Amino acid sequence: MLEDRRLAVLRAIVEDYVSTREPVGSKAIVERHALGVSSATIRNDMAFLEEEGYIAQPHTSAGRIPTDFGYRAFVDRLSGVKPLSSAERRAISDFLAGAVDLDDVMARSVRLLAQLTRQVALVQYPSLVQSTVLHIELVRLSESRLLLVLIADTGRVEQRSIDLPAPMTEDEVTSLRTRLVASAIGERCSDLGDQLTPLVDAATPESRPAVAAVVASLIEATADTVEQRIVLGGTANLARYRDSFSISLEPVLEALEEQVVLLRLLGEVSGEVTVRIGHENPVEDLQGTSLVATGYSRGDSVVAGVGVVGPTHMDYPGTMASVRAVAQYLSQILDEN
Amino acid sequence: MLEDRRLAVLRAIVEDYVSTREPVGSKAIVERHALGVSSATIRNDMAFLEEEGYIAQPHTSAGRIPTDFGYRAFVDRLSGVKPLSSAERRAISDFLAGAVDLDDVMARSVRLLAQLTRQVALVQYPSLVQSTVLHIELVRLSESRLLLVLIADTGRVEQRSIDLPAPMTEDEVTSLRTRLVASAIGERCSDLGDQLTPLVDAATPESRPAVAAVVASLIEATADTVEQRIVLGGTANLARYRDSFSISLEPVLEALEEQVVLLRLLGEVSGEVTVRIGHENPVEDLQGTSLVATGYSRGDSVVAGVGVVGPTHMDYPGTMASVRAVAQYLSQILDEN
DNA sequence: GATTGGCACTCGGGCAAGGGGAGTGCCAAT
DNA sequence: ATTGGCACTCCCCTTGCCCGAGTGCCAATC
Repeated sequence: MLEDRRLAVLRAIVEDYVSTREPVGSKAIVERHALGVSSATIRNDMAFLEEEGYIAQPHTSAGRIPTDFGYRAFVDRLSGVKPLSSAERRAISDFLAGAVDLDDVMARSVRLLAQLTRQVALVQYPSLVQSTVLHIELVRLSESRLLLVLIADTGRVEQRSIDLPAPMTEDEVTSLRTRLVASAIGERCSDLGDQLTPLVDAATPESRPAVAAVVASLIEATADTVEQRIVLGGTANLARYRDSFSISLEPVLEALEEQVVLLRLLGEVSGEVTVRIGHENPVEDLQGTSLVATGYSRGDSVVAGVGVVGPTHMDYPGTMASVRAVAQYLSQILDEN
Repeated sequence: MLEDRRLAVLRAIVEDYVSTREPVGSKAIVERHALGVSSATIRNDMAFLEEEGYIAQPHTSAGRIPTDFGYRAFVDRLSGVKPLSSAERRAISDFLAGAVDLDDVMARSVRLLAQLTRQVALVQYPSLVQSTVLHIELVRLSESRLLLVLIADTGRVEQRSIDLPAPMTEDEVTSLRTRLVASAIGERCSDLGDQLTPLVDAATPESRPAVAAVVASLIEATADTVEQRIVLGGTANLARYRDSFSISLEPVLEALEEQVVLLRLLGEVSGEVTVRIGHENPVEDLQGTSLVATGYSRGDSVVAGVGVVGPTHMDYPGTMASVRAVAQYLSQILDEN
């Protein structure tokens, strides 16, 4: 009961601080939330919450603001995922339905998510490792250059141009294409290495270098360090929170331009919505921000992540709802194709 | 002679203001630039320059800062294009040489340009309208869905998935592919409409709807309103100039997220380096910024633009040099392939 | 006639002092 | 355990002030 009220006070502080971005005082809580006790009682509770590390005081005669630990408790124990209005749901589905190809789906999603949450949105392309090969195409650009096109069942299309060690005739290319297609189609991209090495071994001595080059390129394109792509949107929203970030937003913007960083952020998503608050974030420059992320899937396997980066004092329930909804629609679209 | 000195004063003001970002006073000019006259003379010249609109005073007892008009005069009459050091040139060529495909070239270029100029960089994909068709591929995703892949000589690869009005067999797809390839390869993308309509007319009545759908999709993909793509990089650099933009940088960031806006910026590039200063910029939200842009080419025709957006008080000679250099290397890479 | 030194003037920014107010912690009473 | 009261702290806004940078103008000079 007593514990209950203290949590209610924490919730009140988080909610008020998120909406006003000003330290919350005991009096304000009594006024805005009907807790049925006086401000003095709230003060006692606040002293307790501060001792336990949930909230902090910017300076002596100010109200309290939640700490990262306080937000964590709020997310874990106090907030559900706010359901979206049906109008919002329809907006999402309408918006995503008009996409013409995978690039378009990604671009629209990131835009949509940025708009819904008014924060920076991240959307990862479906991982090739989790995809199977739908088609492989070899195009002869010139005597000794090929263009390799790999099409995955998730809709991803990867291309590489290859400098051949020796010229190939059109017939040789056609023959190689046929063999590649025969061994690769329907296979997992991650298995391509195993599937294709026999082709190199089986090649005639003269053609072997060329085949090896093509196979190497194919394997390189599906290597999981290279193949990840993440699109970013809504960076303008960062500017609105300028003063929320300890020093400046330059390091934040910089971090968000690094693919490596983004991959670390979205690297460990699962089907559940994950929240990383402030210092919980593995990336140093983003420890003033929070991440709300989840995975989307094709069939049963999670193929990539989607998420949002924003100030720690964000509307967690609302953001989690938006992220989850977009992920659901993405899964749906992927399954339809 | 007198005119010469006044221009020298303008140059001094621009240079000093760009490097210090503080209003420049008459005394500072005498100290930092050996003009051989006293500060009183400079003051007279400054009064003149102000009257003519080249410079302005933020408030009564402050130094002068250049107006957009002043920068314009500086760019047109006072500055050459600063040559790059050979180390810089080599860095550029090394950096771009490692690219594996067109996407990679674009990504590297934008990163490089942002780094060189410490500003926001824009790089446009080679326009399809200016390209010829290298290959067309049709992949049968399911009974009534096709994936269309268009490969242009500039290295661009476009994909569309197509919902067929009626199922097609594998043989029908193969036959259509052959016909498409025969009519389209080597043609200008912009001519595809004319080249392919005969195919629709020649199709059997049963297959006509499907053929029409494919051709329509192909034409849609090469329509010049859709096909343009621009990548953006270095937005973090904007944050460094936070205070340089009249109010905030939010509208600037927002504008830069709009493809339409970017297209307007890079739309009219030519082989020359173009500079748009402040209010000369057609996009309202960017009238506090300057644009330095140019085109790069394949063969003799300009295929797309590259440029930089930054504060009006930028280092124009240096920026122009970097933009031009990157464009040159892009042209070179495109010609090699 | 251009250039110069001198001088009064303006104005922004930095600094200190002061008051208002929000919010706290503690304590005694219930 | 809760509450009202009260003294206290500290931020922040406002005010007033001074200083210095920079100007414009003018009379003197070359």
